[in-house]
Amino acid sequence: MAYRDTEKTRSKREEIRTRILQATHELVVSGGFRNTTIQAVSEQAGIATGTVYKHFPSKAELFSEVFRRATQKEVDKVAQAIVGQENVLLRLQRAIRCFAHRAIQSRGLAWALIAEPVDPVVDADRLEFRQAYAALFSDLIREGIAKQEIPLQSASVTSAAIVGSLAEALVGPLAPPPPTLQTNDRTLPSQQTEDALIDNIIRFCLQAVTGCAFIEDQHK
Amino acid sequence: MAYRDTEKTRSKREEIRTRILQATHELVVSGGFRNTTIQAVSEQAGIATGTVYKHFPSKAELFSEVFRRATQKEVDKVAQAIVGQENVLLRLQRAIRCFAHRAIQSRGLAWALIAEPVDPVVDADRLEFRQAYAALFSDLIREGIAKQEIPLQSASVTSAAIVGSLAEALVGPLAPPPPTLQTNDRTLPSQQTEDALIDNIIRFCLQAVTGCAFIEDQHK
DNA sequence: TAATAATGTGAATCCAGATTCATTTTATAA
DNA sequence: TTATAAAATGAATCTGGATTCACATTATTA
Repeated sequence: MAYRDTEKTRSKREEIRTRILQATHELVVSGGFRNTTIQAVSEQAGIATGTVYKHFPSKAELFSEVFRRATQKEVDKVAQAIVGQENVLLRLQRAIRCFAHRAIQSRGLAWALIAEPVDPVVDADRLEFRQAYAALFSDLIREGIAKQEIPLQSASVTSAAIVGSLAEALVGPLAPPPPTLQTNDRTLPSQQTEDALIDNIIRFCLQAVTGCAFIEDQHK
Repeated sequence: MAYRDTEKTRSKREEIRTRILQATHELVVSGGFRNTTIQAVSEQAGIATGTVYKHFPSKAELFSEVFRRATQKEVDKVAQAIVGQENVLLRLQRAIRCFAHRAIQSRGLAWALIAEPVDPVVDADRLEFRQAYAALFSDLIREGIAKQEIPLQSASVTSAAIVGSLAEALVGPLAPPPPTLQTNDRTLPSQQTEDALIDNIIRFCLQAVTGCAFIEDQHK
């Protein structure tokens, strides 16, 4: 008889699946979720529209997976920047710098992950995404409070506020390029260089947390 | 011959137009933009669907006007809270309290104005909305710097960060009730009372701006 | 090679709501 | 009244993109 799953079979299936995810990711990075149609995805991946549905039950599910993958990578990076034996403030600073740097490097992605209007399924993922960051920060803040490195405060409010300031200061000022990728002539607000912007954000957040800010100069 | 614009005519037209705006506003407050269909609007207003289009060129335009009206009211309130001869920090505190209080009072509206995924036309309005707040704050901060009441800093970054923290701390933790208004059992994070939450946010922002925070007790 | 069963294809279908428009109602001026 | 035109009506159309499905390809085992 015929056709049991074999290595070749599985690997090819995986490969197509991956190609769909990659194609979607690329389109999202350059044009956001809104402009990413199944037709465009299949074109980009070099397959037929129907094939997409042999690998993903719906557009929402596909988007959700793309979102979660991209998101997880970002959260991991920040989590990585946070670990260490140094004092809490330094680690907080490193985490914020990491977040900011990456957001600036890849604005299209940052916008899609943080600010772009998306459908409810993906929006639910985004909630988790922000909560993941907030959790990272609030753990760190609790640790800092316990070690008496920072004053007593509501870790949950502080961490939410930090996430909010990062999002707004980094993605808000950006001209949200939703429908057509418009002429991206408007660069950062008032010619701030990336480092200056990041330093400002760090000062804001550290001061908010402690009442004072010593910015370590450890760019990149 | 016949039918030149008269008082009665005009006032009736106005009245219907207003009724459409009100109906839309009510639906948005209770269910967000996404769930607000033209059909629902016309039902709520007690008119036919076609009539809506006699008063507004498209759904997007109608939504845009509703958004801008609601938004302007909020911005005005905050602007009002900001004026005065007192020191800058006190006025900043008052403005933040005003924003926060109103957002908490009317969560549905706050969510629709600040966080709900909306179509591009309305999203453009939202950008202006946030910029209006940011402009309010950044003027105040520049004033404070000039008067040496607060340290030198980037007013634009600080104000964007303030707007971001407010939005995230007030609307983010909220269970975004997008598709169906789900059982809103999850109240504020960890049973914080409104005042406690607001005080936390104010401390965060004032400290971020100055390095210290004296919270005036002038609730409401 | 033949039989079997996934997988790939892409044109045709579906769908939810926005939008239209032929018809009816309401108001105005003579 | 009557002729005229704006406004209201809501069933019928339109639309853009997701989703389906009958058919073609490609692997797999015997």
